[in-house]
Amino acid sequence: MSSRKRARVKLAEVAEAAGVSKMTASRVLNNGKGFSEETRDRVMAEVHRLGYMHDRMAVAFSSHSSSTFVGVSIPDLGNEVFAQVLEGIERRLNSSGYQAVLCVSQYDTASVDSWIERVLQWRPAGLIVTGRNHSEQGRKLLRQADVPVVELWDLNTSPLDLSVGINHYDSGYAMGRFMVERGHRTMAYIGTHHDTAHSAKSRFQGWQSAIQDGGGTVEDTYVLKDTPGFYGGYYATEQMLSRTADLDAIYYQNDNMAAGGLMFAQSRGLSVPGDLGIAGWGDLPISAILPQRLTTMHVAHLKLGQKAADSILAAIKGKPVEEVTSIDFRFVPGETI
Amino acid sequence: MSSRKRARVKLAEVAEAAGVSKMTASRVLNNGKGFSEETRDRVMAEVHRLGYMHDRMAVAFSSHSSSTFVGVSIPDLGNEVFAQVLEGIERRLNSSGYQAVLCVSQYDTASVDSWIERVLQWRPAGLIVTGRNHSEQGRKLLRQADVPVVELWDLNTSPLDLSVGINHYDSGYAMGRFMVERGHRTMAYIGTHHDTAHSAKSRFQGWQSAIQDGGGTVEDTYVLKDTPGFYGGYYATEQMLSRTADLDAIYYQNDNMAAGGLMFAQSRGLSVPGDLGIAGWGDLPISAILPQRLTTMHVAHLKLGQKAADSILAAIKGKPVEEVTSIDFRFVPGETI
DNA sequence: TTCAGTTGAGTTACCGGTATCGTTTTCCTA
DNA sequence: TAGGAAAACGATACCGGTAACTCAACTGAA
Repeated sequence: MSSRKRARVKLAEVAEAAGVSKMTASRVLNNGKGFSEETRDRVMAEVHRLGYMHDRMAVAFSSHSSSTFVGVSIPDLGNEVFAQVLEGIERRLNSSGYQAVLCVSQYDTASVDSWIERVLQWRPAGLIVTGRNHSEQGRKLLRQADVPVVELWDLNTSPLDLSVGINHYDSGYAMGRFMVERGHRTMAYIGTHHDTAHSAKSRFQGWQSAIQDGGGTVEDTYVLKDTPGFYGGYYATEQMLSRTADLDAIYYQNDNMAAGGLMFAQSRGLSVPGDLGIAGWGDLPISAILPQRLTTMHVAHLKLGQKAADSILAAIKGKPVEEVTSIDFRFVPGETI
Repeated sequence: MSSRKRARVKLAEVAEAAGVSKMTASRVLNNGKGFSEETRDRVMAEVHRLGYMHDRMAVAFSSHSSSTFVGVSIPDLGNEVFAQVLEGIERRLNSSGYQAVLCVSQYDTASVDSWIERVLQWRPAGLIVTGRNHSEQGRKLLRQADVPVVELWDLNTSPLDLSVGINHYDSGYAMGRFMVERGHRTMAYIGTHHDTAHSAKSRFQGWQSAIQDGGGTVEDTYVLKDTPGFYGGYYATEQMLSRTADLDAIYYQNDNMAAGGLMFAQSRGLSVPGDLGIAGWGDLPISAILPQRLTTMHVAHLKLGQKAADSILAAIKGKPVEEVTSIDFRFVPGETI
């Protein structure tokens, strides 16, 4: 590492070099009014010559304004659903001149809390947090902070501030009804940590209600303590089929788990949906290459992220915002139910 | 939104309430020395009672120190490889009290440049950028900034500052040699935008050299303008097999594309590796559920991210750091070559 | 010619902490 | 008990910009 230590060029130096006051230089940089063409050119010339860099820290401090940071907390990047949502958020924020400050919480509430506390100390312009079940501590911090907050992912009809999400219960219910309509009766569910993945649990509950309403039964559930991925689906299916006989169909937390189930079924020569029906959620990329088109629920993850960013940006700029933005899902019939 | 507008409690108020000077209160908050037990308790009591929040913006400004932000630029979150790397980075940074400020560049150099410029204005503690081929503008900014920089992903033996990465060329060469050794001769490559995905190109070049050194030929390459995913691999394989006859084996940019190829082969009743050999890269989660174990190269993506974070943290704290950290890959023989 | 309005630019105070140095008090030892 | 070191705390200046105000010069209409 070289030890370049020349101090940052400051506005006062630029101003002096250009033969004007700091204030005039500041006005030029902020594209305000109150200076002549000629002065502007002189100042800008010095800005470039000296390599002046605007010190946003000083600005935020001096003008008592907030930063251009937006805190974004998501539970897990190994889950591609959230990776997509994050990408949607980041694109929008970035193109509006804001920066995403990331927290990957691993579904750990305490770690979200401490992150919220730390990030608030930096006067963020806004916060986007995944989930709606905050700790008491987190809720208090969010309320205290005079900052727009978007609760993402789970639709919350009485949000802390703003909410952008999906009605997971309804999407689960819709899938459950379809499965019953197609003649399945003895069902099971495969997913991951219910205690923290609140949205997946909502889907499960909606699905379960639909099964019961339709006269079916939920014979078994398998809940892994892991990220909802391919191998988890494969493994849990194996376990489940060996312990519970005569299952008609399995509902998975997402398409990746369902793909695992489908590949397991294939490896055992089970016909789908004849011997076993399989339903996923999310319409994830994997479903495009499976031997059969997966029965699933399409969700525009990228769009969801973008909508969340739109909401927070509007709130930051003081524009009117819908408190609650519901993102649609679309049923994909597929061939596995 | 409620219009709670009570001003933030400031240190001076806490100090007054506790009957001490600002300075003493500051000392207490920073766990320094120079105050009694009793004073500490009085101050802390007021901190909690008034809900004081430390204004890091003012601190960074006043003490002329940098922030706790580390800029992290990655090309694409749809590519789960980078999602994993990012998660590794974030975990380490977060547990050390630093925050990741994200940029998803979509492989667009200009957008990285403008992000670098903006994020530098916030006095970041360090920067982690993916890739080693920066624009002239970007290089200049990075050099000018008196901030540690890690170039991630592509190993760079003469880095701008620090480098943490993989020797992609070697990993491609190793795979190429294996393919030749197993008797494949007529080969093809499937990947995505070569112009910008520098690392994938390095793998391709290493692989190509190995093929040529071993007496094989590279008959065809198919380069998609898309993120390297399942369907891209499926589609490109279909296209390639219809335009180029008698291929022995295909080398894919990563496992997800290879999985697409494998599923296509299965759908056409081709035997693998008898009719067509398939090799991937990355040992991604999908390979765990495929009908055959994929021949691939294992890379510890999470660890790579963590190492990058470790390097930048050491540099931030002025500790000695290896300029270049090479992350190993491990060959996975699999059953598809 | 006069005077109000506009334009270009400078002056001053301040944002909320911390570094630095100075002062007082406490405590220990000769 | 004096004296000096250490501990506890306070006063002041400053970090690098901008808000708000002031002021001079110029413009144009009465």
